[in-house]
Parts: sequence; C-alpha cells; structure tokens
Amino acid sequence: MTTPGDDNTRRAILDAGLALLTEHGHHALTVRRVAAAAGCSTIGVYTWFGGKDGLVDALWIEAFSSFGAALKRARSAPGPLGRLVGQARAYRRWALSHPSHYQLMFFNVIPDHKPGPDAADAAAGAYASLLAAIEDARMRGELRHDDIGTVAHVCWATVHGLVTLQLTNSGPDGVTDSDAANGRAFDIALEALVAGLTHPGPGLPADRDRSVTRATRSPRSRSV
Amino acid sequence: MTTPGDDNTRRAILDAGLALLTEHGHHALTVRRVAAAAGCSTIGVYTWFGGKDGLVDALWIEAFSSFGAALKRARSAPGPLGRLVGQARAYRRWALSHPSHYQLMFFNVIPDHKPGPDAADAAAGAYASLLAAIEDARMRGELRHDDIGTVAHVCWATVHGLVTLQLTNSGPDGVTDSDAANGRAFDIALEALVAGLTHPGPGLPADRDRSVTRATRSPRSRSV
DNA sequence: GCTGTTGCCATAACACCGTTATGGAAACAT
DNA sequence: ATGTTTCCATAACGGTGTTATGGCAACAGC
Repeated sequence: MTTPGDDNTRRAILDAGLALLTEHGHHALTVRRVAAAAGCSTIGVYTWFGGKDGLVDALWIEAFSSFGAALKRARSAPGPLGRLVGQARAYRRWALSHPSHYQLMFFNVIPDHKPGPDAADAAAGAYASLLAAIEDARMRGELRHDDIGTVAHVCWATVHGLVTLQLTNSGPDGVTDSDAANGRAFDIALEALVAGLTHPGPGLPADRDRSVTRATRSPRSRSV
Repeated sequence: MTTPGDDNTRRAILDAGLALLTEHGHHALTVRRVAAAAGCSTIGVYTWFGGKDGLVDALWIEAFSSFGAALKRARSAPGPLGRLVGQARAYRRWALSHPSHYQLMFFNVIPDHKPGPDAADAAAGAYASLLAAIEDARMRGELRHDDIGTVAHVCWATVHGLVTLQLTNSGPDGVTDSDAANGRAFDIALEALVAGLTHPGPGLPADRDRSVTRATRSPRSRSV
C-alpha cells in the first residue's frame, strides 16, 4: 500500500499518463490505457499511486509547477500594473499551449477529484506570484483598492474567463471560435481591467436584490 | 427510431433527468439511473431521445431557455451600461442558483457532447440579449469601442470567469470559497469593467511575443 | 541452507457505465 | 383475420475504476 523508493515503473506510468493527457485529452486518461502504455498491468497504477485519483494528483502537481514557473518567469510589461499585465499574458500563453493540463487543473474534469496537500501547495505557489505582482502595484500607489486579495481574485477571474471560453469553445457559433477574436477580446479585457483598477470610474449603484437562493445541492457532492 | 407524438414516458424521463441533474450533479446523470427514476427500462431513453446525448441535448435546451429568459427579464441598473450591469447580475444569480445546469451548458461535462441545432438556437437567443444591451450602450455613446461583438465577448468572459471560479471552487484554500469574497470580487470586477469600457485608460503596450504554440491536439478530439 | 517476510505485480473478477440485438406485446390499418 | 407499426423489457457486449487472489523474487534471521 506504500509508495517505496522510486522505481522505473512509477516513472513509466507517470510519463504514460502525461502523454495520454496531452495527446488525447482527459477522457483518454483511463487506468487500463495508462497501464498498457506503461507496459504493466492496471495494478501498477494502484501500487504506485493508490488508484486513478493518485495518478491525477501527480499529474496535477506537475502541471501546476510548470504553470507556476511560467508565471514566475513572466517579464513585466511597461506601464501601470506592468507585472500584472505580463503575468496575465504569460498565464494565457501557458493555458493555450497546455489545454489538457488546464482542464485538469481548473475544470473539475475528473469526478470527485480533490487535490491533496502537495497539489494544493503547488497551486498556492502560482497564486503567490499573482499576489506579489498586485502587492507591487499597490505599493507604487497604482491601485484604487487596498484589498489585494480581492483584486487578485478579480484579475484571476478575468483571465480565467477569457481562457476558459476559448478552451471550451463555448457560445454560439462564431463568437469564441477564432484565435483572432479571442486575442482581440483578451487585449480589450486586459486594457479595461487595468483602466478600471487604476482609474476611478462612474461607480456602480448597489444591487437591490442580492439574495442568491441556491436551489440545489452542490454538484460536487458524492453521487448515490 | 423516431420520436413520435408526445408521450408520458418521454416527459417522465426528462423530469427524471432534470431531477437527477439538479439534485446530484452531472455524474449522476446515467441512463440506468434516469430510466429507473422514470419507471422504465434503459431502452426508453433510446426510443425517445436516441441515447444519452439526446437526453442531454433536451436538458441543455431547457437550461438555456430558462437562462435566456432570466437575462431577458433582467432590469436595467441605473448609470452607464445600465442594461449590461443588470444582465451581468441576472447572469450571476441564475448561474449560482442553477450550478448543475451551468456546468452542463458551459463546462463540456459530457464527453464529446455537441449541442444540436435547436440547442444552439437557444444559446444564441441568450447571447442576443447581451448583444442588444451592448448595442444599446453603443448607440448612447457610452462605449469606447465600436466592435460590439468583441465587447460582448469581453463582458461575457468576465462574468463567466467569476461565476466559474465560484462554481468550481478553484484556487488555493480561502480564495474563492466564500460567498462574501465572491460577491466582493464580482462587484469590483463589474465596476472595473464598466469603467474600462466607458473611460479611456492608460492604454497597453503591445505584447512583444504573441506567438502561441499549441503543443497538443485539441482535447475535444475523439479519443482512441 | 532453509525459512519467513516483504514488495511488486498479473489474472480474473466485481459493479457500474453507454449501447444494442432480440423478441414480445399492443394498437392500428387493410 | 392479417400485416404493419410502435413501444419496450431482457440480456448481452465492451468499456470503466477497483480489488481479491495468488505467485514470484529479494531479502532477513537462524
């Protein structure tokens, strides 16, 4: 039941999983296929990773560490919120060149998969880059808001939304299906975000009806 | 192989699917469970919907028509881009109260599911509401950009990103897991978006390295 | 040298999934 | 009465994640 000293089989399984994920997407990531590609029986996935979830966790960690490194490598763009803009572009570039990894990390694509502590650490590391860029902007007085956690949430959501629409090809035909259209939208969104976070706008009236009645249980709850 | 005049069985299957989806999420939506809940055998799903995909399509259409109706019902907020702000809030409210539907519509949660023509029409209807709100703002001269298609893309991506982060509970612990934090981020993002779309900001330098090298095939391609 | 323990893994099975071939039963037209 | 059409249950097929069984090799203690 343990995962003793490293072994070639473990590495072969991990590599096979990585190859299947990047080349054929997450629904090609089956225990039987991984085992066959790694040259062992399905039991290998269980001895070395405890099951499919453990393998997904390992892929998750590799993905987040590549992602986090790409963010840390990002060069600052000139201008206000320059570090933030540079990271946003690096974020998008990484996501579009690793679509299957991105889905694995953010789309809850493996039912009931919860990342373990190590995986959560890797994710927190990537998020720390974003927070540092925003703290940098706040110290320079470029930011209208003091709550850098919320600002980070906003920035992340904006970039994530644009990337997600492109990767899932959502929406009516012709809206999000061309690289050029997605690129234009990304530039305008990023520009609007920087403008909105640095310069005061007209402000917004309060929402008169904030109540959100959750009619259903969370879909992530265990199924019967 | 046809879907003849309406029948009680068809309605029972659709209702059972709807109940399973809203109460237990998309991975409880199995043909066997739906059939059992509807009081027939699995074959009923095939005679009336042609298979699981057909049933998902029917649920998809119902979801989009409820979603589109909610957007059309949205009241304008006062101020610039008032219709847009009202729709953004209605969008979020609907998504948070129909999380499983939202996942079904936008998260590609059923492998290889492609919405049929009717479903695409329903989605286009919802998108038309957004376009109308933006055209309205453009006619009033509230918009800095003329390309309302791209502006719609930007607005949609922003709201979709915020909603998606909340629904998937992505990110390191404590970032997107509280309703309050998500609400604050939504307000700030919306305000920044309105400010950025209506008032000129500092502008953005061009990205020096736009090339996005897609290292992998699309994950939506059929798996072996 | 023999024996016991431990680690690794293949075979085969289990329950579940979407799908379909077979065939039966009822309703209707001729 | 006969033939056709429509609807559906049973049982099966190949796929999925998972596990019980058991074998085989390496190492430890004596």
